[in-house]
Amino acid sequence: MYDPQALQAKWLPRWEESNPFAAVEDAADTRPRKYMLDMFPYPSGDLHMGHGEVFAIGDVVARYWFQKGYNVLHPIGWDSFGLPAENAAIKRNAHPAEWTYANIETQANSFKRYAISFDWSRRLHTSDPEYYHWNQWLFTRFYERGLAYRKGGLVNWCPQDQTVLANEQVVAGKCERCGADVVRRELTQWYFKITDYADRLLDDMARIQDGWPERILTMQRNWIGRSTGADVRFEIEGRDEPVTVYTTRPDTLYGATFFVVAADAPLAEEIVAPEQAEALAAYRAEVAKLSDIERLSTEKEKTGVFLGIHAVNPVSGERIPVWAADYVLSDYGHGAIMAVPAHDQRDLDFARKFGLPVKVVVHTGLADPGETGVATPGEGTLVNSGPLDGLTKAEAIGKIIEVLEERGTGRAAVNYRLRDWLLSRQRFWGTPIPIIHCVDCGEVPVPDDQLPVTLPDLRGADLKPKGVSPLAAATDWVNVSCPKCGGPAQRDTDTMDTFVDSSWYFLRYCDPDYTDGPFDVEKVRKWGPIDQYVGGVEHAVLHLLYARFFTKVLHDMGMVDFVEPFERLLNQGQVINHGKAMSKTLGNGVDLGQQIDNYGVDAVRLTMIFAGPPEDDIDWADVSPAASQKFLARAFRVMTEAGAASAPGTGFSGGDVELRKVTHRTIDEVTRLVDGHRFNVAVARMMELTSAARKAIDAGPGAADPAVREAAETLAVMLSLVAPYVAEEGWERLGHAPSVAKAGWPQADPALLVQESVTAVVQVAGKVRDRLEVSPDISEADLEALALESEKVRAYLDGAPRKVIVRAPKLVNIVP
RNA sequence: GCCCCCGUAGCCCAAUGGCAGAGGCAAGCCCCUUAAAAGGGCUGUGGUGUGGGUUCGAGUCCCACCGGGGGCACCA
Repeated sequence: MYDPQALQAKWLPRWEESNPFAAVEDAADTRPRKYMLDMFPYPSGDLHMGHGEVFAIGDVVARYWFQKGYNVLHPIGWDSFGLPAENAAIKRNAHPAEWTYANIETQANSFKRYAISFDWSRRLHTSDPEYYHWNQWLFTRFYERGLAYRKGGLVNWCPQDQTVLANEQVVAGKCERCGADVVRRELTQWYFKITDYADRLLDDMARIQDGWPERILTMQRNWIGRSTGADVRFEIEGRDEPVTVYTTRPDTLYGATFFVVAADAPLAEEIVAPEQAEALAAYRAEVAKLSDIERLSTEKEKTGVFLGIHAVNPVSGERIPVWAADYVLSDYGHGAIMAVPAHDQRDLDFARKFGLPVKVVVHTGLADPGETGVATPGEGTLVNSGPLDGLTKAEAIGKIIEVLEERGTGRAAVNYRLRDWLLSRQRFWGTPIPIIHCVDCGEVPVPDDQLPVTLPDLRGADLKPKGVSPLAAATDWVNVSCPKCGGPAQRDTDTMDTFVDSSWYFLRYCDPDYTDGPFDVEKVRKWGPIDQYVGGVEHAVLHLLYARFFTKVLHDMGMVDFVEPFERLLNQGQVINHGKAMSKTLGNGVDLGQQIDNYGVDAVRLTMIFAGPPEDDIDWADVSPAASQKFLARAFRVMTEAGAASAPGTGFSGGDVELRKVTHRTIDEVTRLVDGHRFNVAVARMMELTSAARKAIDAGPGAADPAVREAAETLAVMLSLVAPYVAEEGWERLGHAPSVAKAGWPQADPALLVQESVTAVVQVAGKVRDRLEVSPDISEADLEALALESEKVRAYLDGAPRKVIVRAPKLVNIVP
């Protein structure tokens, strides 16, 4: 009788005794190493169905590598800083740590029951001072290298969470975490200079092209948004310094009929003519009222205000009016543009709204944009452009850059959509920024020997968001003496974005108790980079971009010898229910613990794996854990009956050849399928092997045949990747000592893979007319001859065929 | 609006350009059983969203369209 709960009760305590999946650091261990990593969980209560899927998938890979004899590092930890803990603490008048660490314990126990092959000795929590110490250490190193800096400017502010956000954390104008509408605020904040690494983040994608899903790379490419063009300097009448604009279409310079400055840029206020100052102020006030969503809407009518002054086209000498508008962004390029309405739709919309001239400078063969209202941004021949006339777009771009450089009024330029990573947060449950502000010395990093700067003991109402960090209220903590001059000074009261924590945690797993630095450089050299990373697609431009950035900086610091942290990435799908994401409001949630109680760990894991390709969503309404349980019971009976009928250790060579062939074909296929991450198909093959063994027991050579034992043992080992409990019990019933997880991956015997005969299909004009049993190594000529002799085939032929295509040994197609 | 991915049986899903069906769910039938459950077995006419094309041969490659999902979307 297959009783999953009894198997769990039996085996879980035994596995817990020995940390069986510990990675081996011993230098004498020469086995090749593999590093398998699942994105670490946030401890928001117990594990849910999504965890159930991602960790089941990752565990197939890890357990497969264990079976193959690799020295495998498969660690687990918790991403345990973050807002939910803080909100829970406010609600319960408690400390965020209480909620956090209680949830971590719950999840850890659930992971153990779920039988994921972690090395439990490497567990880490990012909210431990022993961990965030090194966030601070790394911050200081970044600061020293000019990669962490503070600046004022417009930032994204989430009114719900009462903190600023990085650009990556604003999705369609809403807070990525809570969904509130994000507003813009003028604030001084800390940034990481990720833009310095924009080119490398783009160019190094070539190294991981084959291991990452294409769409993630595309999303990162779009996010970084590299474009090439030129910087062009325009004189502004009445201003000493020229103003530079960035354009991707310098070839259209002669078509610039007006000039636009971002309404919120300081430049607009500076250059506005006195008689237009009031109009500008009114316009700016109006723009400031708009939410990001409204401002970014492409449907929105163009708005703007004339600044009462003119700019001078550096090549044509033409005077063009200067406007301020909100369709020009202050933080991209130089916050100002030359407007070429004929060849840019946005400029054209603006020109038509305000009656500005439209001048065609690229002849594209399309109707005049000034009349149609449709800009012509495509290829063409330059006209009305002095020295550029007659050139193609590409030629003109090259030529005009030459001209601009000669005259000293411009040059080729590259621009990025990527902005620096805003890392400070006005919240409590995170890593304090290790900076002290001194009136005399300015920003002073906390000396390394005074790290970590630990969080003060705040709880409950102290943590209520009030727009500034709760740390500011802890005056005893804030007021310190300056490390440089000893004078009175204050600690920085912001904490770090929790994405800092997750940007390097995979390095610390190599030695989570290391005290001489964030990670043991030597051990990372041995384990890194990660061979397989598994996690959700939601981190495409968040965690995955930041971790790549950190790795490159650490590489430049000489601390890691690779430039990409994750060689292969697998994005699992979501677990949904009845076509929709599970949610409280829909009431369609499925509880992982409940599923396990009902069907057992093995059946739940098997259901996750068998449902479909790992990157596809699983609709829980479409799959059947009960059926999985049934299959496991079937497999269990085969293992039990084989175990009872024969003893381990006897040779298989005398066993039933037909069953042996099935077994070895299964080994061959499952090996390839697991290598290719085709786990659902691999399970189907295991099901077939189970059926073949069942048949052999009931209606073939019987349970005592060595081939039955071979099939059952093979099944136990393969099943251990997905259903560790039943595999372990089956292995024991087959007379082996635990653990099946280390039994070793079976090898297919090539002699048993060859077929004595195969069925060759003979087609006439593409239709199957006969089948021939032939040797698998039949020659093309022999097969063709055989096919042409066939009576069935000849019935469809009159005279000699026009053409015969032979694909020995499987197919002949005769064209009459 | 632009870009990417996916449409195979009632459902989930297989199928190096070569017989459309491996596996599972559901359904139906049979065996076992006093009966039921459990167990064992059997049953696949949808021609691969639609229309073209390439090819001896297309689910697979190309084009267009339809449907679903995702990404980007005033970034000059």
